[in-house]
Amino acid sequence: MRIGEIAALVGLTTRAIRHYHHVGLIPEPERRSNGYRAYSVRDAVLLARVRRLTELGLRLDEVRDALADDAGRELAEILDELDADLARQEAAIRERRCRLSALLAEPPDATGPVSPALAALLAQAPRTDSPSAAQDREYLTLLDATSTGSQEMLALLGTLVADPAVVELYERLDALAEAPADDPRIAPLAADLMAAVPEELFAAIPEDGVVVTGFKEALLAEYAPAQAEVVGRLMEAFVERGRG
Amino acid sequence: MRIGEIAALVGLTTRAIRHYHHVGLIPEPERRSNGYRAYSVRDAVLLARVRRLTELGLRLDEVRDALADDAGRELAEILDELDADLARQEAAIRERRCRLSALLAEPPDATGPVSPALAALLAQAPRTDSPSAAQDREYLTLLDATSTGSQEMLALLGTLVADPAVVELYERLDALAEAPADDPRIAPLAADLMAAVPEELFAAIPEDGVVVTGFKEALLAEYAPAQAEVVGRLMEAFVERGRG
DNA sequence: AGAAACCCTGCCGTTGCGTCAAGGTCAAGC
DNA sequence: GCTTGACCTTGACGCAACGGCAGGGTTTCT
Repeated sequence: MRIGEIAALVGLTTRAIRHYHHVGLIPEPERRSNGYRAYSVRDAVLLARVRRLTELGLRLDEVRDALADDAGRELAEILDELDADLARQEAAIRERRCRLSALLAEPPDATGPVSPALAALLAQAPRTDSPSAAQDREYLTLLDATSTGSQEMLALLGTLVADPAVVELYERLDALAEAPADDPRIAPLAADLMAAVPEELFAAIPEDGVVVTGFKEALLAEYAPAQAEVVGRLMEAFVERGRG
Repeated sequence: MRIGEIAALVGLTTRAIRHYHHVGLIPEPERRSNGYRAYSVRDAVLLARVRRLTELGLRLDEVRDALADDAGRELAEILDELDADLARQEAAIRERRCRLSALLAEPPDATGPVSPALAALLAQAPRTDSPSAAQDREYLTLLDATSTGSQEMLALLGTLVADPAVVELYERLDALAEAPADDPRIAPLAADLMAAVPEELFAAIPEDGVVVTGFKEALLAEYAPAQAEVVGRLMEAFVERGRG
């Protein structure tokens, strides 16, 4: 048989068979005088074995092991391992689908998929066009995605965010966009902000995730000078009171 | 932030982030005077979004689509598609695991994994050391793997194989290994073989799979001259009576 | 001054083939 | 005899999403 014939017989492509030769999984058969590979039925039996094994999900080197082993002993071992691997994959897929369905259940959000906890929080927040508030919401998605144990933080933030008074605070922060770094409104705003934060929140800063060298500076760089003053004071308060 | 810092922040590797830049998924940030990339918190938000999407199983080009789309509308579409894809994968894995468990339940066989139907057939066959019988068993694994609808054939073969008389037929075929092509034992053996084959089997040859140009010649090439005579006559009978 | 811990670019390796590219071979029809 | 079409040959690149290494520069700590 020529390669196309044996390929049709065992249900592989000619390219796959040549590939198996190339990587040494299957020895090259004799050649006819014109250079064509001449396959025997024995080769077909071997290739069919390979096909069954690859269809089970074995990689080519595992197929090689399974074929090399004269007894079927190690094969059982490989299959056991493979089954465990497939079980892991199946669990992973199931978890992804689970999270997917949670996402699909919620209304789509331009910020991309977020945890259910954060989605609930954002839905609960009062509607406002404040740029600072929008910025904060984005940063919350960052915290949501990176910090383990952000659940409790979000719960605490819920009490803060539900307060319609925060809208006014955001607007006062917005008003500092063009102000100089020594604007007199800075100190009272920082004080009011700190007063609005519930005490437990100071202690709930996750130690991993957001707390990374360089993050503070990068965060302050996002704000105008006067705003950065305010945010900087808040952050200092968090560091002091959270870590004592 | 430098690249290592933002990588730690969002839970990616520096290599992955550079890769995203390379393929244009994420724009390159400004550089510091020393050439280091300078990341902002906005970049971190973006990267966190990318991470969430890739963790859901989206490919990078799908992530790009999801990000480019200003609304979250197309995202839902992509996620729907993704869920369907995951469902397919899950089903495929489950089927593989199903077949795997069927294989693991049976005693391991040096010929590799075979269908349950064939395994039952082989277990039912009488024990013999006949080389021809061994050869035939190998060829059966080929037929098992390649022909769709080989189930009925195997059922019909069950009635044939269970007959202890076939052992004698195999031994008579073995005896022709060194015989010339005009040995007088050829004709009677061919006749007895044909008589042993149940009538329905002639009609049950699957049209796909084994029937491939070049297969007959290859099969005959596996046998010694006198044996090839016998097998050739059998095959002719099959062709005539199966298709007549 | 030297070591540690960062950063940079760029290229190869992974898995299992698909897909050209650029030819040589063979049977059939004009 | 010549073309056409369906085969075959080797060889090399492409893919997905990075990991790892080479070979070099920067900053910082000690």
